[in-house]
Amino acid sequence: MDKEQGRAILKQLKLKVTPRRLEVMSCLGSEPLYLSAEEVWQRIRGGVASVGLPTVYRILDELAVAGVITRIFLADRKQYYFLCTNQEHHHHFVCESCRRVEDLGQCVLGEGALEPVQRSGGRVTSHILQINGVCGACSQPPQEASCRAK
Amino acid sequence: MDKEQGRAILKQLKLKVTPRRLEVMSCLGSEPLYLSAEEVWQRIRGGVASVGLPTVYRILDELAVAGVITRIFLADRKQYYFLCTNQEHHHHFVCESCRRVEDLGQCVLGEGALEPVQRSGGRVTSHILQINGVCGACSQPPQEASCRAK
DNA sequence: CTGCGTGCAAAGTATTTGCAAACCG
DNA sequence: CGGTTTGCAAATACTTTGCACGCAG
Repeated sequence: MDKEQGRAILKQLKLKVTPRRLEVMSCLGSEPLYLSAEEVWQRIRGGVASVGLPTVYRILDELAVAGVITRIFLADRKQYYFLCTNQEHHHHFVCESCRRVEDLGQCVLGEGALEPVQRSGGRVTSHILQINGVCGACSQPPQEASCRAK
Repeated sequence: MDKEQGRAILKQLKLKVTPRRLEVMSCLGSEPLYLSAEEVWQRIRGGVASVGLPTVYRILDELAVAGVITRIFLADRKQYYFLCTNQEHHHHFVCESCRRVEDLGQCVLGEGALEPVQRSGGRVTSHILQINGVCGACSQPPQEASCRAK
């Protein structure tokens, strides 16, 4: 996720291209990890311009609503976000140990699971699908460079 | 969900059978709707014994961790809970209009969607799958008794 | 220029915690 | 009886809001 990609995404969303927005996207896009608002803030506050924590919250929410970033649900009820450049509809595997997020092929829904709803005239507007676990690297005994060690 | 069922569930979880716990389960089990902690509290506080809001929070969390009730994820980032007596593993359709929750057959996962994770040595511990939308009753023009009117 | 974007400080509020008393088994 | 469970009050902490200034288009 470089600045050009970010710029294109913002224009498409009809949002102004500002340094803070580019920084937030760049930060989230630099690693396949989920981050909290505060963590994003910590990582970008020393950058070109100063950034306020409320601004980070505002930007993250905008991008999540727009579907550019994904909300990650954890037990501590803080909000976490993840940016992946995969344009297709898909879902994620979240490592509870190292915070790494992996793509999981295409969405497994729609093969009949929704029949009961549609048959009764219902309408599906969205869905949440998140797989939690421990990734391969974190499962291995820590011999070499493990995911956790990173 | 009557008191006997609740009693059995608590014993199975090795939790003491107390009036508050039975009340919470009975309350959630009386309708196929999701409720917040405060809403549960409002509905049971006038009962046999007085109940404190923190107690309701504690009980709901216990039951959710134990898998007896399901957490419902909404945009307002409050915690909502739903109790369904269906023992088998399955997921839910949540009506954004009337708060009604419907069962959706069996889980659609495991048909290969998790291959990428397992192939690399990862381990899946849990997953979240929630379908949001508008139910059949709420989609209809309000002619007769609609879901919303209830 | 004109309105969206942002920093700062302050507020809001769902949820949690500490501790003593009550209670289940 | 002994360890849970619970009420109450107070605290916690994430997140949001108000407002004036700054900046993108």
